[in-house]
Amino acid sequence: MGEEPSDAVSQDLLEEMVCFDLHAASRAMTAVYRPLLEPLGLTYPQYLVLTVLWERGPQPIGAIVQRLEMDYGTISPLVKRLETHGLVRRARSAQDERQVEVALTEDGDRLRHEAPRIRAAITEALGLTARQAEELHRVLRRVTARAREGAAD
Amino acid sequence: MGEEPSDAVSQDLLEEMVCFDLHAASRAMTAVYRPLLEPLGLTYPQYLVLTVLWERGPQPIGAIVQRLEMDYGTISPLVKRLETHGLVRRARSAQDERQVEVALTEDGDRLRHEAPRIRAAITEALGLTARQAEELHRVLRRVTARAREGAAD
DNA sequence: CACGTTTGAATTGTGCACGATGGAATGGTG
DNA sequence: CACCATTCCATCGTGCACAATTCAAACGTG
Repeated sequence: MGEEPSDAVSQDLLEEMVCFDLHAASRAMTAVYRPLLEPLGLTYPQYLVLTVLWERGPQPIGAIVQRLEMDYGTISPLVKRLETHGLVRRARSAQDERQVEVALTEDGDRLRHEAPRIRAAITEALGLTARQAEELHRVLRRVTARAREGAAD
Repeated sequence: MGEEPSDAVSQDLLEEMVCFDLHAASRAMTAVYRPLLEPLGLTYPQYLVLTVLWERGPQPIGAIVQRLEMDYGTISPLVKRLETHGLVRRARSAQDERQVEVALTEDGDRLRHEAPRIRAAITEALGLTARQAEELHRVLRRVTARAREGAAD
């Protein structure tokens, strides 16, 4: 209420464009990562998993899932592919046999040194000022949080 | 140059977080659409294709690809699924036999009336002011454009 | 202890993203 | 006309996203 119908309509159209923009921006972003990661034999989601392991050491699958806000159905086979490529090892936890601990191999740990170069290239490619990046970070986290509660209705 | 190394590092980390945020926000956004579209038997990308047809009438595959900034390899089978579901018809163009014209069926056209309700729900879910939505739209288009030229290197 | 519940993972099935390949129609050039 | 390049589209293979199902280990309560 208190809003013109025409305003509401154009607002709705704008919002729908923002959703399209999110979709497009996400794909464009992974397209920037692709040529950087492909020589390492990695995809963007695989790189994210390695990032978690580089930062936090060996983690059970569930911790990675939670940290990346993803799904077992995505992470589980992804980690198996990383294992096939010799970058991580998987092992049942001794304390809780339900858990599968994922740890870096030497090869996986070595890739850590590629990260700064990749990050610098990303920063260069997106061309945001620190202020813009911070603002975008803030807005996207907010939108994601609202979307998650909204989707739970 | 003219920037502290520590600033450059934290800037790079921030930028990498923004990329993660884009990935997460995109998935969270489609998760908002999902319960709205699922009763109609549509996915978000399928909804996008229908949107193009609602707005612009019959279009060749290539025009849809261009409009949605996507790939033939994505759109081509997607349109076939829409045809299987009876929402569109595909037919070789008479003028240029290479082109496949995609047109709405009556069922596909009828779904047009669902759009306002969906758009309103999205606007409600994301909870952005008009100003915020406009700013986000602007920044995301800019990031996408820069990413595309950056990825072309 | 036995039994039902919860939790951590894996698997299956469907659809999207995208690179690569191939093929048919078209258009331009000698 | 013959030939070659380009355009438009389809298909295949790999990997991610996610819902649904299944299973075993762990936990809690009587």
